[in-house]
Amino acid sequence: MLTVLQAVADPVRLSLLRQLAAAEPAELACGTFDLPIRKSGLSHHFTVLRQAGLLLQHDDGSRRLNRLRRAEFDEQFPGLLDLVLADRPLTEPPADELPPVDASVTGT
Amino acid sequence: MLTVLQAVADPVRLSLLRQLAAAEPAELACGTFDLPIRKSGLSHHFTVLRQAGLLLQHDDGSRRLNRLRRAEFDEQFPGLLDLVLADRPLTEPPADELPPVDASVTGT
DNA sequence: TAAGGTGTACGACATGAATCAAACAGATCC
DNA sequence: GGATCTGTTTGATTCATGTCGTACACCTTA
Repeated sequence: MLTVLQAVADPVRLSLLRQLAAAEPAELACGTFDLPIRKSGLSHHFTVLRQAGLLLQHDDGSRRLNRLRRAEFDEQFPGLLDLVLADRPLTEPPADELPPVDASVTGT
Repeated sequence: MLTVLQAVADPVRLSLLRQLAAAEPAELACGTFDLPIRKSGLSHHFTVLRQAGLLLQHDDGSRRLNRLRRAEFDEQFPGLLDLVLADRPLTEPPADELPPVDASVTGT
């Protein structure tokens, strides 16, 4: 649970998941992702996602293909994948201030 | 989005959210949480959650009461709160190995 | 066999995050 | 006013993690 949340709470891995989902049902080789990091870093992120149970890998010749574990994902964490895949505005929460917050009466 | 995921992907904050949800509709003062960290650390976590838009705070005398922003939470990230609040087994993903994984034929 | 391509393993580094301790500010109460 | 309670702020420390570079292993193709 925590593992999954932590796995998902990273911009690179978020992008990986989205590209994987967009390519479904096709499987993507590790080298086919469009990301600004090196191969070794990418490999690390794949390991994290795999250990979190979010994707499966299997070898195809010299390449390694990746596939989302969508079924398990949806079963164990219903709604989370859709959330992750939806590109929501990354900046909505305007609730940064604390002093001016008082809803004891207004109830807002 | 990333902000929210990162805010939620922490054991202490996860616990805070759960305790807040369990106490609803009552509001909890910062000092009423059962957690193995100091006040200053707790204050930090509250700031993170608040900035992520996940809770509201308002002062009540010398105390500061906290309340889940459940409505906004559910609206912007449907399902996520329920996921977070459900105490799932924190260790299910047995997919740590990569070499033995080959589903090209079996389709498992 | 040799060469090229694909991905991993390992070591090193930098950055960010969580934590604590101590000091501080406000509010309440005696 | 003085003491106490509650929570924040600041600085320092520790720790985790994301990144890179290099070297390595495996497969494929010529």
